[in-house]
Amino acid sequence: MGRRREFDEEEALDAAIACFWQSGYGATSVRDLAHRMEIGGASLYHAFGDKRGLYSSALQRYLDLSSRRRVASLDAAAEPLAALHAFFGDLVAASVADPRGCLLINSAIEVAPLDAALGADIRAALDEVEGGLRRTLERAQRDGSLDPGANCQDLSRRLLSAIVSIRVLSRVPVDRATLESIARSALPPVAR
Amino acid sequence: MGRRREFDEEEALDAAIACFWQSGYGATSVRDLAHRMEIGGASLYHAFGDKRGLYSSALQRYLDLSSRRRVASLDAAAEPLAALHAFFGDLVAASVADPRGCLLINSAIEVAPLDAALGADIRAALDEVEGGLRRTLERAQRDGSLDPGANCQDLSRRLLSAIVSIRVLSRVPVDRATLESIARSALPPVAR
DNA sequence: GTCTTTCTAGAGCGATTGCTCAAAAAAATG
DNA sequence: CATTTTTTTGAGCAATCGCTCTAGAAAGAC
Repeated sequence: MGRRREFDEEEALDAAIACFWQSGYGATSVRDLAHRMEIGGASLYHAFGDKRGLYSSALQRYLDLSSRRRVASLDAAAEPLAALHAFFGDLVAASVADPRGCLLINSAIEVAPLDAALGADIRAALDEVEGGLRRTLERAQRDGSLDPGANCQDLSRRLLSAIVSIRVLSRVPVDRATLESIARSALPPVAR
Repeated sequence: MGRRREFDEEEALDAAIACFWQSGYGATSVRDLAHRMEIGGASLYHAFGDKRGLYSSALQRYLDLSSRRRVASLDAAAEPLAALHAFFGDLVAASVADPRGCLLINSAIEVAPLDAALGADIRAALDEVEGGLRRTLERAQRDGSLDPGANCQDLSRRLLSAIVSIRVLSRVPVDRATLESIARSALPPVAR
């Protein structure tokens, strides 16, 4: 059934993710992409359609490897509130060490207003994150570590808000204390 | 002393702001800009240097007209806590009506990582906003409407975080309830 | 082996990019 | 008036953009 691909599609997408993550959609050229992906321009277009299609594929893979994996990890955690605290600890640490922010949130700013279909994907991905946060908060309520009177819908939006702003500000970047302060004041305190 | 400008520099900058605000830096071409500013390409370069210089001038004017004006309004308010609530009410209303977000925050994502000098300006502008929020919170403490035990530094960062995320999510866009929820849970409650 | 299909390599398409230049036009200075 | 200085105009530069084409290489189907 024809000649096989010489390149690994997932490795190529990882390289594309790196390009788009660092420089965004507009400031990344197809030549940059092909070079980092170590394939020819024609192979890129053959495999991914066009630049926009490649961005879409890269974003989906990023979501699978980052956002969805972290949401799944929250859903799987035995101690939901502690898992949320650990989640934000990791988030701050990663944001201090790496100023690239989050590809999803970068896309929300740069790409969503210019492309309705991608915008819908981005919105759906943000909803997935918010839903995961809400489920984890509700589990924390059931296991007694979170005040049963708390509004988990509001709390999940507050946590999403903290994630978004931490990721945005890490691109400027701002100092670690600011990011820690945002995370701390968004999280419900751990029970003692 | 030579021929006078035929265009009004502030009007031209307003047109440039509109372009960059809607489409960002990379997706706005110099020809788009010159057309919307109603000047020739050479006049643009003569008056503003280059595309980056125009962006810098446009951003500074945006900051003067938007961010700094709002901070000054907070500083001038007789009832600081009520002014903060009104500020967030306006922010949510504007974000629901207009999906362009905030040029400063859009710049934090797209431009700051690509241009160190602009990045420093962006960071300074964010610090100005945070400082204004903190001053207003401290005034609210002094007039008795805010808990004297509250940490105004942390609170100001929490409010900045809410502003950032509301402006980012409004570009996707997400529904009004989410934006209202973020604003509500970031603000200290009004005393009764 | 041949046929068919898929993928790769490299050249290069037209369009657009940011930007510049020569020359004319307009206003201040003498 | 003439001179000087600044702005505007429109053409157009080299470079890069996203993308496509042709030719050939590689592998399954027969």
